[in-house]
Amino acid sequence: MKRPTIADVARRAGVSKGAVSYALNGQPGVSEATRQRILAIAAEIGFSPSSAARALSGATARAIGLILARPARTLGIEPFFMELISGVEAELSARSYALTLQVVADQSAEVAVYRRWWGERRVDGVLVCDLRTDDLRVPVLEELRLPAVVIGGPTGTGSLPSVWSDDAAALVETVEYLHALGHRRIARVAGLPDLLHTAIRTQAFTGVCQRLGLAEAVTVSSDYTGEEGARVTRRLLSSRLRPTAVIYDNDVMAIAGLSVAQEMGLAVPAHLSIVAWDDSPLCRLVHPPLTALGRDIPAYGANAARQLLRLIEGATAEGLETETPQLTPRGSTGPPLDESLTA
Amino acid sequence: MKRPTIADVARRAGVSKGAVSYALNGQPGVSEATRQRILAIAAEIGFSPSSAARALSGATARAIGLILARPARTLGIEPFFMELISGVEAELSARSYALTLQVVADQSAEVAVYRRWWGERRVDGVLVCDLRTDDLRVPVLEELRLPAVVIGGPTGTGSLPSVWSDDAAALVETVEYLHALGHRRIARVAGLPDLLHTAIRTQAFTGVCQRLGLAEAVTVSSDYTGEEGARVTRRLLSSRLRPTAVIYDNDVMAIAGLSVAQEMGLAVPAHLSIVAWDDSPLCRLVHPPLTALGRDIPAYGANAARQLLRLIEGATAEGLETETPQLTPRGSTGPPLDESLTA
DNA sequence: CTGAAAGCGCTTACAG
DNA sequence: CTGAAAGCGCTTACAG
Repeated sequence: MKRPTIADVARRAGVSKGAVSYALNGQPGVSEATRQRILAIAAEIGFSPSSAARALSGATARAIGLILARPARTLGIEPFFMELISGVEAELSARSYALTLQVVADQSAEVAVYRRWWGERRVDGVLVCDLRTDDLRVPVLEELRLPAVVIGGPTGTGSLPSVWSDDAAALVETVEYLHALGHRRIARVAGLPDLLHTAIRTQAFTGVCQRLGLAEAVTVSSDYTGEEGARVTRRLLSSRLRPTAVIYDNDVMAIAGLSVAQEMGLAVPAHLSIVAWDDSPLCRLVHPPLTALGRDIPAYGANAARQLLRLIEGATAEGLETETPQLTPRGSTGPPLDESLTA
Repeated sequence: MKRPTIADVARRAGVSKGAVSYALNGQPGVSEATRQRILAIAAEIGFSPSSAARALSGATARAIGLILARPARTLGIEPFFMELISGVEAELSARSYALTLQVVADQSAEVAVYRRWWGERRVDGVLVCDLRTDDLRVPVLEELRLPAVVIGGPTGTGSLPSVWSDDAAALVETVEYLHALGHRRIARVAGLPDLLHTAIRTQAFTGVCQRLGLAEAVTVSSDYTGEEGARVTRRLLSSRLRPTAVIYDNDVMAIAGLSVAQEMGLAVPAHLSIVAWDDSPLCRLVHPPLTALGRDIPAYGANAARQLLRLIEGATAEGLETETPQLTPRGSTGPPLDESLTA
């Protein structure tokens, strides 16, 4: 059960190890006939070059890293990460790169893993998620010169290239749509406040509400869990001048909000319109189905992976803007009932 | 920006590279004082041993592999995998093992990746998910002698050790509970029929229904998506003698079923009781919250990782039974209304 | 307890 | 186009 090495292939082909290496890597240095013969023998005896030996000879590790710094419980409930990963994978496996994944408790643990990975030469580059307004990781990655692509931005990424979508534009479009339906009291249930994209959305929300003269616009913070989404919604809907529309920063909180509305006897969308960010199959499961802001998350991940691979190969990758999240109106939004407006 | 090597540490400590290696790996061969001095210097200059060099010198890759062979869309929606992964990670990172993840299209692609990983010595072992009734992967893993632990079973695992829970017992308990509430027409919406645990559950369901004299017990197949869950539920609830209780093989289908019931004007639980397998935060989000069969999935993953690590270290790991899924009654189950019984 | 050396399996200049 | 050899950074017998 000894695994075959390059020497075995060389012996059977009657050539040197160097020749086998050239043949396998598509380098010049062997004739086409020899190359074909070598490849056939390699396939026949089931040879794949040792990733360790390759990495050690100065070639790359052929692996990229992804670290998720969120509590285990909230990770499972966000379809976002798994969809992102499957998109990343699609790009990587085409070039037989591996994905090394790690789940950590917080950003300082994340930074420690970056340092270790780089020291160990375990990965050739990393994908960075959940960018914060004042992010610890950016300066460290710059210092290490570890190739990195940020998923998010476009600001706050330092000198690191990023793949991002225009969340501000999507939010403005959503508020304008609700405004056009007749809504005047719009609330927003935001995600974790120190995430950069939360700040970007909050700023856009405040801006467009001001422009439209919606003085009562309010943003409340949350943590993406259903529990918090429900609690915050209950508070919003209990206020004297309750909102007639709420925009949630993820699908889970939106569904929790829908539940709370139903529990409080409010009809959706007659008494309350609901919009969810990050459209997912969940949004179509509930009744009524949720109006949502969606984008192709696997494609987003694939784009990020492609940029990173380019960076690893030595190209200079700059930022890449992907499609702006699209609003898909469904049953959870509509004009507010008159009584709601003055309740 | 050159990353420090073992030679740098040795030079600064005034010892040989061998001594540094012994010190780092806790091997005998250096005095305690020397060991401490070496460790201090290593920490000071930020040295971590190259994983490639280690792997090449016959040590292990210090990485384990996990392959997910499901369509990208259904992956995101199942909290199961992400929770499993976070449990696996908790166990691995404590010993600074890495997790190499790959998403593939089907089992034959999965087998190809196992062969490649083993040839490349990229991983020291693998965790195997989604065991099928006649699984391609088991004989290949046995042939490769790639250390592997199956998540699932306990049958159909060949000579591979497995970590499993008694799904049959959990299903029996659930049916008995529904029977005690007064239900006589119980249906089950099953997951993918060629998954082994689906077969195990189906067999248990048929068995207990027979024992209790529930002649109308029916299992229908599905694919875990909300769309299919909704379609199948619509068909079940449209039949002349519609079931008064339905057990779903995942949370997403159960929520879809709840939606369909509401859309068809059936009250839950008065007209229809609903039970979901794999309790998740989603089950508590909807209205009414779903009665569910739950277990600690991160702990399940951690157990599997622990078994695999043991196997890699040369111990003989045998099967390990983990806790049986627990039934948590919530608002979605109750006695059926009389009219439902005879409808 | 320590040092010098071989070897893991590749890649890549360097001669022929 | 091909062969012989050095080198990547570790680990681990083997002498001292």
